[in-house]
Amino acid sequence: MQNVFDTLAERGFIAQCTDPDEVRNLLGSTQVTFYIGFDPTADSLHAGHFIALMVMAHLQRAGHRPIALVGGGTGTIGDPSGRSDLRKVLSDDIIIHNCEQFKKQIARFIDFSNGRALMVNNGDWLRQLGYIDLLREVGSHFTVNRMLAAECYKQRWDKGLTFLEFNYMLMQAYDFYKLNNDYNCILQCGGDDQWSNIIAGVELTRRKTGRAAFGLTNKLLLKSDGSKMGKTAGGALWLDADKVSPFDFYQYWRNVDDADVKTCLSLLTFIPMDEVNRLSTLEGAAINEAKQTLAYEVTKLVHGEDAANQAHLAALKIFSLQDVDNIPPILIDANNKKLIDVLFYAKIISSKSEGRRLISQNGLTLNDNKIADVDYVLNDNDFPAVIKIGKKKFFKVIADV
RNA sequence: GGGUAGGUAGCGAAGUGGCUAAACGCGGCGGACUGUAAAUCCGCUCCCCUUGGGUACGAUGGUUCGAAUCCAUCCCUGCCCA
Repeated sequence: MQNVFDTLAERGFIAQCTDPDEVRNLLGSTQVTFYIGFDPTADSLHAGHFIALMVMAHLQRAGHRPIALVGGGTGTIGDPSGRSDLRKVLSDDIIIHNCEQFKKQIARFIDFSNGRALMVNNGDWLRQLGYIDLLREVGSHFTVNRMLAAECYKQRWDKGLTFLEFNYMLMQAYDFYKLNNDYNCILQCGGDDQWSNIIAGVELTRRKTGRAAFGLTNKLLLKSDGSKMGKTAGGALWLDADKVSPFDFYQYWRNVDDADVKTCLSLLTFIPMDEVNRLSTLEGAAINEAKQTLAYEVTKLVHGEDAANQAHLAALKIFSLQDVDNIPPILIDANNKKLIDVLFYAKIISSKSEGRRLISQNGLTLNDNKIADVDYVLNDNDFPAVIKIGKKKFFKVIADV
């Protein structure tokens, strides 16, 4: 069986590693306990986290033991890494809620049965630390000048970095030490933006215990033009079906740039590399096959096979057959109402101005007819109303009488 | 605490008494072209009952016929000094 380190490398996950040879060696010869942390900055994980979950899944499949850490403690501080602005300080209630959401989502990807993986919350230990204790135990191992040199703070030099945030690195470093101590966790993985925090933990562990610890970062999910992938009009591409429907999620991947297909297939699916390579060489219209596979596989991993099948079928029907049966209907008391009002109440548009703009720019189709009249009033014959916004967004509105 | 530079639409950034709902760029949306792609081109991009009205340029008060633009106070941020 192939060494997972090589698998990860082959698929393009690896960005930086503190000691590639040794990590590879360990992963190939023993069961390694490793951890990845997720800070509860929102009530759902998003596409960026997904890639880290894939790393975790690959390692678990290879027999290693993951620790999924939710940041109930670090979340109260806010990681300044790579951010140009101060994070909002979240209330404890929200953090607790978000942690719970994270746990549910992570459990879908990682097998926690029989101790095959652990889930911990750093709030359990960080919140109990006394300030003086922390300073003596952790603070004494860091030099400020070294910290200031860290790449992750660079972006904040002109915007200001609060002392609160400056401490984030110590918290995360302490986590690693703690997990090393309690669970013999010797490897921390995470996004490449976490590199500074990870090496801080590696060094702290080494200094306090004399034992070796390692760090491994995965490449961030970027588009070929360098911009962040996973951004939608509404913000992030959430993994929560209530925030981004499986259909929309599917569509996101169905529509990635040609240039990003290979990266996505490698990083976000378990498709064997032979097949990935085959799919990535497709050109012209043929590459749509690769995108379909990508969308299907990622949706399956995130939302399950049924949801993936449904999304796949719905997309096929809408775009290939012009068949709109599969669109989930929106029930609304809509009869004899102005179209624009209905759109607004159904949340299809976010303001009526937007609706007027849309209609006047010829962007709205009702049951296959372009509507040009901003004041159009819906009547009996219009229902069920299939509304097409632009070229790709479909809605079905049923009158709830 | 002292000095100084700032806080403008989702972001970046012009504007320094009326012609400014506010240039320009990015982003976003719609259209053309396509492969449900990219690039390109065109249009739009505060809200509302759109020949009109209402809000808006950190906050609050004030000067003025009229303020994002002037004054006062306050809040926030950068930089320098302590």
